[in-house]
Amino acid sequence: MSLDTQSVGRRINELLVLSSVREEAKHGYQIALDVEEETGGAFELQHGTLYPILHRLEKEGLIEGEWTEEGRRRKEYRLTDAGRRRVGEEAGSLSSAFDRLLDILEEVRRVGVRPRPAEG
Amino acid sequence: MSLDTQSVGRRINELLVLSSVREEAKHGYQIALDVEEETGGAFELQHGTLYPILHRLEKEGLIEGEWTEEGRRRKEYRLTDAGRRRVGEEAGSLSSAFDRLLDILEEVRRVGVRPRPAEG
DNA sequence: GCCGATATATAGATTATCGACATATAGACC
DNA sequence: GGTCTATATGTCGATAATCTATATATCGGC
Repeated sequence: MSLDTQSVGRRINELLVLSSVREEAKHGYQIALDVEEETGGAFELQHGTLYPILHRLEKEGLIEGEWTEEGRRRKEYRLTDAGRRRVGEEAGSLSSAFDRLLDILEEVRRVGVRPRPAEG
Repeated sequence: MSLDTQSVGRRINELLVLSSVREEAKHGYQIALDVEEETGGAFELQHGTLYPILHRLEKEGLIEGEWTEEGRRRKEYRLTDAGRRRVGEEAGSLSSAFDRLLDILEEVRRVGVRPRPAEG
């Protein structure tokens, strides 16, 4: 039930990628642009990070890539059924973890920034 | 403005520690127990992770540790003024990033788990 | 022709976590 | 007295994923 903080960054990135190709097939470069836009710049996928992730997810069978035969050299990725299941599971477990975290962050922001917390 | 996913785990852990000693001084073991409880088990601090973090934060001047002279061998940590400032800043920047992320997660959970998304 | 944007890919350095190992005391139970 | 578990702190080696930089190639505008 606990969210391993060693892997939390990886899980966020992978979910952002999977989520991004959930509705339509996309190539990597487009995924990076969309993720940055969709998160309001809060999360970015550097391309040295993105492409290894795509290869990893494809090897795991969560996405399927296909090279386009026409125009620019692109590899279009679509979500597999396994990927769709994974997105649902991950969205659930990450949601509950980050909900808890945001509760704490909001508590901190509401009461915890005063120079000295009512000492004496 | 963007949240480096390489450091997101570290930043979460550090904020959980800083936040935990925000109201009262605590020793490491207690911090680990409290964090696990406060997050409903969503986040855990392994002690091989916790103690290096405490040493790091102390070296950065964000917390101050003091060995107890009586009873069990404990090191009590309290938040410094610099630590208090840091908590406020971090709570702000992590909040906005995770708010964005939760929006996406909720969107995924609401519409995105159907086996095939209205094809044809 | 040149340059920036598009597009993918890999390699090396960095860095923090994790699990294992180590040490020591307090208190409970027999 | 002896044993066991919980408390309490600490370090070390292996692991793993990101990041920055480098590489290659095409397209369109000027």
